[in-house]
Amino acid sequence: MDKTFRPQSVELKWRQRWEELGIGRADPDSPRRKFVIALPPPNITGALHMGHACGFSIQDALSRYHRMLGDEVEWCPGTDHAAIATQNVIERELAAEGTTKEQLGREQFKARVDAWYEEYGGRIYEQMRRLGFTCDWSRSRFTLDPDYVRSIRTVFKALYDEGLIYRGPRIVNWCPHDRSAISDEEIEWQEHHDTLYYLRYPVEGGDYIVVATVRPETMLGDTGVAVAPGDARWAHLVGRHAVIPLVSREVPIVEDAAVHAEFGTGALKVTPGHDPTDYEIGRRHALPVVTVIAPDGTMDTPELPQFHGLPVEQARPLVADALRQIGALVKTEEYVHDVGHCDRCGHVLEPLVSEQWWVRMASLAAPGITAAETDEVSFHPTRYTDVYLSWMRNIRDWCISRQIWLGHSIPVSTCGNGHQFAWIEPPTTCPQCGDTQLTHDPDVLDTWFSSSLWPFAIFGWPAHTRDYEAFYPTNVLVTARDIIFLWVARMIMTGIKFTDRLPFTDVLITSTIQATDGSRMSKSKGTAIDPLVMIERYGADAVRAWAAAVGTGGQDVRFDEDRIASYQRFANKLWNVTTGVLLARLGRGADSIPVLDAPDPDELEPEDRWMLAELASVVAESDAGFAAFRFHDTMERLYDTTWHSYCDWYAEMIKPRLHESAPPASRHAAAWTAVTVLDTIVRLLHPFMPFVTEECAQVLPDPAPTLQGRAWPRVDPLWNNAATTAAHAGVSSVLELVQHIRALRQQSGLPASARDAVRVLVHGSAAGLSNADAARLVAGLVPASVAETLDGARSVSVVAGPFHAEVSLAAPVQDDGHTHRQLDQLDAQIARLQAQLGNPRFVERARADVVEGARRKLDEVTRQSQTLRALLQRERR
RNA sequence: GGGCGGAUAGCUCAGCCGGUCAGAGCGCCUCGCUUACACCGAGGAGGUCGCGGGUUCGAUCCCUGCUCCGCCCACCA
Repeated sequence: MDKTFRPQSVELKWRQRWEELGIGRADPDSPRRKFVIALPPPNITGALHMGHACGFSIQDALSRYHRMLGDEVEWCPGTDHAAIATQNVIERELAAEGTTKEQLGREQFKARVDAWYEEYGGRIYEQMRRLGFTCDWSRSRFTLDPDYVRSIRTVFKALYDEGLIYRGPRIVNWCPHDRSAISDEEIEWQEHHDTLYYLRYPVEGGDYIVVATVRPETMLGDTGVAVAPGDARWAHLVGRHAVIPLVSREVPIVEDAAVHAEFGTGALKVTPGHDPTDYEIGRRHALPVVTVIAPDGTMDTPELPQFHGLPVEQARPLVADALRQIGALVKTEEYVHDVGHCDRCGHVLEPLVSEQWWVRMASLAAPGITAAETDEVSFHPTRYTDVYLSWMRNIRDWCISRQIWLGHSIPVSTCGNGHQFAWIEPPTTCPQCGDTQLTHDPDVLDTWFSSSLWPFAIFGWPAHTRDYEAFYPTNVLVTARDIIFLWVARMIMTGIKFTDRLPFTDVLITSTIQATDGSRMSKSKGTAIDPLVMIERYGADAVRAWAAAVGTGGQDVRFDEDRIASYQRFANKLWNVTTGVLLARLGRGADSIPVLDAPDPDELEPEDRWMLAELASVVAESDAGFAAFRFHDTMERLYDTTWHSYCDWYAEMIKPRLHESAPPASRHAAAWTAVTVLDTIVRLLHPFMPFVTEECAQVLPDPAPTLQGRAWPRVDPLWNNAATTAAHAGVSSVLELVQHIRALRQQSGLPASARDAVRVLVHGSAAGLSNADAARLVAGLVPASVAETLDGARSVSVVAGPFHAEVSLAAPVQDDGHTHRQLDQLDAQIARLQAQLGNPRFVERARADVVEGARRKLDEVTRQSQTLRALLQRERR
């Protein structure tokens, strides 16, 4: 029989079972408490990577946990059309095929997009299924669904009618590659090493002024020169006019506070058409806007044909040369600064003035600020509250129009009589005058506009559907920190505005998964990892457990495949102790263990209570971990308890008692405890590792069709009553003693075959553990034979807690260094404690329990040291 | 220019409301194929918890300065 757990052999079975049982499907009419998560819809631009796997695994763990708590859980999945991102991906594909979307035409392009959505949407859902996620697939949403579109238009129209959406010419972040505006949040800043040019502009009346710029080509659009208010160097020129070379335009010299006197020459060329700062200065001084760059990023200067039509980067040196020839270029310097790029296509952005749609944000942001300030919505880790708040408090109007092909149309039309109106259903006539000559706005909406409605739009809003009533608002949002502004903040604002409620109460920001070298995981660099590859290699449970272990620390983590591998071994360990130890010994040849009645507590041995106490603590810590969204703590504790407490210690301790020949009462107590603990552990682990735990649960007595139907464990009073706690302390000391004896044995160099070569005389007892029981445990764990006396044989000694042991080794003892080392450690500890307690300030000022603890520790350590020393003395004789 | 996070064993990380916390996994060394597991077991080596000050009876854990990383925000062209 194969003794290795093969995840691949059971995953499909359980995925099908969960689906058949309808685990993920929620009933809006259920009387149970609701627990709802809206899955952050992944962009359909490709497949999911390990970052998604991590965040989504945490959501599934939450969902499974809440089902076990008895909640009605709705985890609503979906995908995002990601207009600008998808269009980019497809355009790149077309480019590779040597064509363009323009050559293809709108119709065929759309077909291409639909095919893409079909393929990648399916791929994403497949990845999610393979990870064993229990989303409510019956409620899957896509941001292009008709109902969803209706929600978007409803929101748009409401904001429009209220005057919170407006259209106007302003300077925007223009991407010449995408030929579209983008919002401030979609700018990616990169460091550029450029040249700073000093340009000399003649001033009427024979004077001149020198300005510094990294973009000399924009001087063709200059409509002013600005200096800092009160700057003595230029004060005499303020109010006069400079003449822009090459275009011979007379422009005013003004004072403006935006100018920094210490930079460059303290004088700034003002190009309102192509720089945001200049645009504002221009508005303050009524300077005209002159556009010299076209939407495609080329120079638009028909009157200067030598530059016209050239890309700006090419025009820049040419303009500089032209200025140099006429003596207007004074000097150049190297200059390092940040330049904005489009975060989707990477091209350098070109600030341009154009007509765009905007959302006025201030009034929308105000209640969202209050909500965070009053903890109605909490971020985890909490520091992200400040990140959110500082953005919200400095919020600027949001540019929501995009000039791309893909996306939701802006639902605004204008009639022949100039009436402009927003609509929900596509109109045929003007609501004001009935005119049928309607022009529809050609732009589409920023994808994030539609995303911002996600938590309520997915449930049918604005219709007051049963789903909406039952499932909104959601509870927890689990997402990555890079979209706190783009998405989280905006959901909070629209949620409050349109539903009068916060869309969620907790925001869990998951760790960012980096490539192994600490860089960002990226498909193009080949550092992105497909979860499916990891699943095939280690199993879905291992990937999920890894996600829990690294995902909630709040720290960025470098991807470490070994870590996933360790959880595969963990799954194997769990499965092995279940089938190889418990089933093999208790199953009577059947494929599951028969039901065991709870024993009389008096029949429990100290080690049983020790294990139950360990269990009580891991249950409590699991609950604490879930409550605080600290899954990494929970995962670590479960790993440690399962592997070390249960498998390494407890299973080994009780093996003799599980033997057929053991006394029935003792055997029953051990079997019951072992099964009870395992059954509990399996339920605690289930949210993280659903497959292997289901598999184990099937072997345990009285299996349910799925652990999702079982209750989340609670601590039984028996697990942490006084007797159990006392036994736990005693057994812990014995385990320590065992480790000392093992070390002695190992260092003695005795051959492994010499089983009976070790004889031990155990002394001492504890409140929860008799000397006889201590000796029994030692004998089982070392292994060694327990002696009544050592009749003068040479021995070495070790001590732990109230116990100590004399160990006689058959071979001449070559090395009792362990004892001496133990003694050294004890003495060092005694010295430290004596010094501490000898310090009057410590005794005075430290908390009483700390002092008391130190005293007690000193007593114990001193006693141990004396015992050991006495035994050593005797050995010497 | 502001702000945030990090600097703990060879590697990846946990611990940090100050006093058995110096930890885990992987790697490494030595034993061991003992009827759950070699995807294993037992034992072991390995860290002045970035550096300098300070607070305190006591600091990896608090304050401060510094040095390196990473990220976010910012209209000095």
